[in-house]
Amino acid sequence: MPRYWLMKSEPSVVGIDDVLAMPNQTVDWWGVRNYQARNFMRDQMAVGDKVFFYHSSCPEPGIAGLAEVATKAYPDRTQFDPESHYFDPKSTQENPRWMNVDVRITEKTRLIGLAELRAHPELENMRILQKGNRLSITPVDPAEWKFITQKLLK
DNA sequence: GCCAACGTTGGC
DNA sequence: GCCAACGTTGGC
Repeated sequence: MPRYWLMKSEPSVVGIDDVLAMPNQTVDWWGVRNYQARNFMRDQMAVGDKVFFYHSSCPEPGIAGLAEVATKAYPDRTQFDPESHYFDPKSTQENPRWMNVDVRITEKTRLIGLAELRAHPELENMRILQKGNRLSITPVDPAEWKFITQKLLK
């Protein structure tokens, strides 16, 4: 059984249209520097897991498309790049600290904004809707996935 | 730009 | 190992 996830990206950095323009509509999910989010990618994600592609820190935050996990986790390239904002001097090739998977967009959807998500009691437990939520990668309940893809997107 | 929430750091 | 200070996130 695939798992379900929500992954946040800032459209000013990498938005869904940017990914659609990439080869195979696939992007490496570089830049995660939170251990919990890293652990989800490293320990729990499997190829074929389903993903909500979420736009954050932008005028219209919300779910922008559907995607899937395309690779297992491997070392994040930006941790080794001294020019990168995400460079980590404590990380080595032998012992990398940060990992990421590749994510492939399967469908660009209409934007489902936060207000709409909040309007449905079926979704009230979603991590993204909780006060103080900051985690950039969160698990999604199968029932929540089903509700959004089968009810809101039809 | 504000600010609440929360993760990380580092002195002890 | 505690915890205060600090930095970051992200909606508004």
